[in-house]
Amino acid sequence: MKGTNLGELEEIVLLVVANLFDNAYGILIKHEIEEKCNRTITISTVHNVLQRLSEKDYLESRYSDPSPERGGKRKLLFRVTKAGQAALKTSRSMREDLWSGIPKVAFE
Amino acid sequence: MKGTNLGELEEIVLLVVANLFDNAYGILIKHEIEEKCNRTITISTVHNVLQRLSEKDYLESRYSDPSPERGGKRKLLFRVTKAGQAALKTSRSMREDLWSGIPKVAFE
DNA sequence: AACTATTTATTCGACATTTACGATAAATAT
DNA sequence: ATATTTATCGTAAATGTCGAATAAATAGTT
Repeated sequence: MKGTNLGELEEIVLLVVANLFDNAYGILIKHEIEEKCNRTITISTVHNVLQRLSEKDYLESRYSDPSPERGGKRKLLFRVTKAGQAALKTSRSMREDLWSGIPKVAFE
Repeated sequence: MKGTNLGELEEIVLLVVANLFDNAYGILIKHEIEEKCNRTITISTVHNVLQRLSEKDYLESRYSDPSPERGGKRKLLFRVTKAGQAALKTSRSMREDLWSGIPKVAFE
């Protein structure tokens, strides 16, 4: 990939952050991926991708206030940027175009 | 990726092979990707992915007869296997589910 | 109040797999 | 032979993956 492209996992994480809207942070993102994508993933992997997506300016983040529960450390909350939204849309429409060009004979 | 997952480029190549149906081989796949996906890619990259997808049993291949033109070396023709089709479908529906779960407020 | 243990979270460091390219090799028609 | 079309090889960079270390907050104990 040449820096701007979305990797397979990067795209999933971006979509999940959009799903979680106002409450997208590490562990929740991990759980959401495992549930919706039917795969396991470690929290370190999630954070790694989160960070790289931020460097690409596809995500922005801010700290929440600590939550009043045992161990309720402040969370790093993420949100998809305009650039991130655009990347998602491009990726999706490109693939849909490819799908629409597949001759019926080629697929069962 | 853990062996069975489709990488971002792997998925594109798979879709393009399906598009090209009966005439999917290296150079043509390269051209098709560059045209439909608006990106450049070298022939070596294409062949590399083609080979990996074959190892994953998402593609099968056979040699064509040489074509009667100057330099008409025989081509290695690819076709998406049932497993490949299944992987494409899974990937697509998983992402569509994620898209459908995005609250309107989250996207412009 | 201060200390320690426990819980929730993120960061760091290392390695594996995928993506990417330039150079090289193989086959065929002229 | 040689030019042309195509595929393969070797290596570098980006992405994906994990385990262990670190940080911040609360609950319990003295």
